[in-house]
Amino acid sequence: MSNKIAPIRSVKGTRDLLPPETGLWQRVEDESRRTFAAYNFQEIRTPILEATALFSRSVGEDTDIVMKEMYTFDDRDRESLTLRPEATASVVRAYIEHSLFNEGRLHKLYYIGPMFRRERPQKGRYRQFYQIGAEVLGSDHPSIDAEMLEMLVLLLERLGLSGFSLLLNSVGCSKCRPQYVKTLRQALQSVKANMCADCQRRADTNPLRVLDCKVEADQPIIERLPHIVEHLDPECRQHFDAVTADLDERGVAYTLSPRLVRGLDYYTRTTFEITSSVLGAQNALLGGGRYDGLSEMIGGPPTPGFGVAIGEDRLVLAVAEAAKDKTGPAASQLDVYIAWMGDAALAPATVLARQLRRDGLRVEIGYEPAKLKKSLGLASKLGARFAVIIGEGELSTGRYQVKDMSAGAQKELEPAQIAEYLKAALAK
RNA sequence: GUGAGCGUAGCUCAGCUUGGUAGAGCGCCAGACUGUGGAUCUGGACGUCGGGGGUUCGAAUCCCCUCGCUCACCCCA
Repeated sequence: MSNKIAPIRSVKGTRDLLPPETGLWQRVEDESRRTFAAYNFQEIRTPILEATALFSRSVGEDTDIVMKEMYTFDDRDRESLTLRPEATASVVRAYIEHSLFNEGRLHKLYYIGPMFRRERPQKGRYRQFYQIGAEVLGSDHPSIDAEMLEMLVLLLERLGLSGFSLLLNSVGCSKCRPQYVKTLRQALQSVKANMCADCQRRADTNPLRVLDCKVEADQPIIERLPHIVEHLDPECRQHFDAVTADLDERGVAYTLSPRLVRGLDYYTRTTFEITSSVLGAQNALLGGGRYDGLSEMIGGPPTPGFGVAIGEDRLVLAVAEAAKDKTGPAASQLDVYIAWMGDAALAPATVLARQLRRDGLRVEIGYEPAKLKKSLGLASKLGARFAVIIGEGELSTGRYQVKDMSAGAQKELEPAQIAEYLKAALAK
């Protein structure tokens, strides 16, 4: 009976972004580009598709991302490809591939684009999600870390956010971190019996993750576990102290978070995260850190690096939340609606529309003949600031009616005067 | 991968407990108002009640299965 076919929907965890919401995304991206430019970052665009090995080597063979979240498939020639789950590895790959390290300076790069991870979707977490990232390659100077954090705080402020906090930690380097993990594992042996089931498991598989546990009853136990910052080797300790001192000088507020552990293997020394209370369970707005060993992991020369990934979906969520209290109505999307009546008016109306558009005005014109009443209704619905009325009377006098939609007043003008008049009126 | 909640008009939702064959608000269309929108009034269109099966004389309502969405766990941006 029913021969109706089921409509095709967007795949799970992906979504369409429609106007007017896309306006918010544009604002977030514009503000990001402007802020990055102020700190002399330039845009890099890398492919969304990469060789699978790029991520398994850099992000880490036994991380959740690589083990169970990547969209990986064999290309027709059997090469294993992956939809990028993050972009830092790609940026470093490009840096190596184009020998940018030969230029004898550091590189400050940013990117904006989609990433893919096959997780169960929830608030602030999607299978196709967007990251805005920035990377500094070619130096391990602590001021790079501090400057980036200063920049990020500026960006969030410019976007009107206030309820966020910067969490800071150091995870040491390839030399001192294993020592610490060993110490931590030993410390856990005696107390893990009193902890939640997850922690008992993590105590053996990934002790660092225990520090991240949110179970209330475990907190006092975690408080007493050794902190990594107390087990850094002298070089890492000195680096971390320099970063915090620099942040203090810049007046950037932060909270030392000995329990901040990041989930990607390539991080060394400084790690950070900015969280926001408006986001729900996925409260990390952005995160990142230093990755001094990453280049070598993927076959490049030793190259220190520091970077951030901002969750654009979450940032948009937070900005929308912050803007809720403000009463400001949405800005008008349209400057002029041209209402014409009668076949004879179509050609002059089209000419006027073209002229106004060339003058940079946002113009809409009805395509089908319509009564004036209907046209003005449409103009109103579209939020047009002005309407131009062209009918029999206007054609005979050669002067068109220009109506201010909010005031209701209208004025008779010759076609040649309209552009100037509207531009002046709209500038107010 | 696991758990919970929810799927009824374009949107937001009521109706379900106590089965009797579908409602509100908003939006949309038209008219009152023959070339002047936003207000008001009047009228109108629009539903496989997510899908399938079962119970029943009768199912949006009860039962089973299934799909989808959402939130949470996990992990991260």
